[in-house]
Amino acid sequence: MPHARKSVTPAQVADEFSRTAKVLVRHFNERLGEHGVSTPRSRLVVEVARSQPVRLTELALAVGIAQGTASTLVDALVRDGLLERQTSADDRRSVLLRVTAQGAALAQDWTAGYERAAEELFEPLTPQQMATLVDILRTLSAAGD
Amino acid sequence: MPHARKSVTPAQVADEFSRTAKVLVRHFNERLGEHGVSTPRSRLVVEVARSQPVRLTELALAVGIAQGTASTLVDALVRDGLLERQTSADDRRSVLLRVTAQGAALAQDWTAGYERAAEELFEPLTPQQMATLVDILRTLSAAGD
DNA sequence: TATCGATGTATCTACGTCTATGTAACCTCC
DNA sequence: GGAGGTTACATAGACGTAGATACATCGATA
Repeated sequence: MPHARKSVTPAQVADEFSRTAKVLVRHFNERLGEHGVSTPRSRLVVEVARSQPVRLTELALAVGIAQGTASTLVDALVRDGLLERQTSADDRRSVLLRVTAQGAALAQDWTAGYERAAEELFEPLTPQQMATLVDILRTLSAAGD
Repeated sequence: MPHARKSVTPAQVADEFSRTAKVLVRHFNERLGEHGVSTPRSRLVVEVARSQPVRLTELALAVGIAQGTASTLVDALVRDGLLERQTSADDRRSVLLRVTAQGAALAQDWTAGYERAAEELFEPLTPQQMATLVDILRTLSAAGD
């Protein structure tokens, strides 16, 4: 049972949240940087590998970024030979994305790196606390529509 | 008492966290946008109003951004007449920041806007949940040094 | 007091991000 | 089968951010 504590104001919670968010971002960037990739780029490649072929807008939705952002990032990843664009035969407006062989190999590495980074990060929490945290996070993001 | 639930992986927690973080950012940007300011700019002005006179690096630390970022943002806020820079007499390397009269008035408005936005955002949580959340957040950011 | 490392700020570069907009292709309905 | 609205993607502009670095100043010490 949680011990008694002085009540916190919503603004304090917000402050603490954004501070922690920055810690997470930095942690993932550092760990994935050791694999030679940034967090957003790795997220895209991993997601394409997981669900290819996938349309651009679907991909953006899956990883939680705006479509325009995804378009730009994918462009760079195609230039770097990790992803392939292909116009859909069914709907010539849409673009189907797939990983190249190189992209697939890196996606595996980066998935492992991401998971390890997450384990490190949440290591100080008990499974119970992780479950509680996810509960709260889902409540918040569900409300923020 | 929390009910039993399937255990979550650290990577899932990380995903949920970053998704929620985006919801928060968007919410604050929207609410503060109604006051004609972005979240980072308002945070700076409010913090200066709260603890003036304050050095640039101190300010950056207080709001949790990099010193270079603070320098650029402060530059714009000075141009817009909300803050004043003054070289310290004690240490001529350092810059003391203060709000102008206009900045002070806006800081009050923005503080209220920020607090209201935070209340809205965390409204779905019980005080108990807020306390638990802050507990967990502090554990995480303390570990992430 | 001359030097050298430490500190405070500004600036540069690169990145990820969003919003708004443009363009092409699709689909519906008359 | 064409018109008009809708959808998919690309592009442009603005912003906030970090990191590295340059520069001025400080402080300790030889």
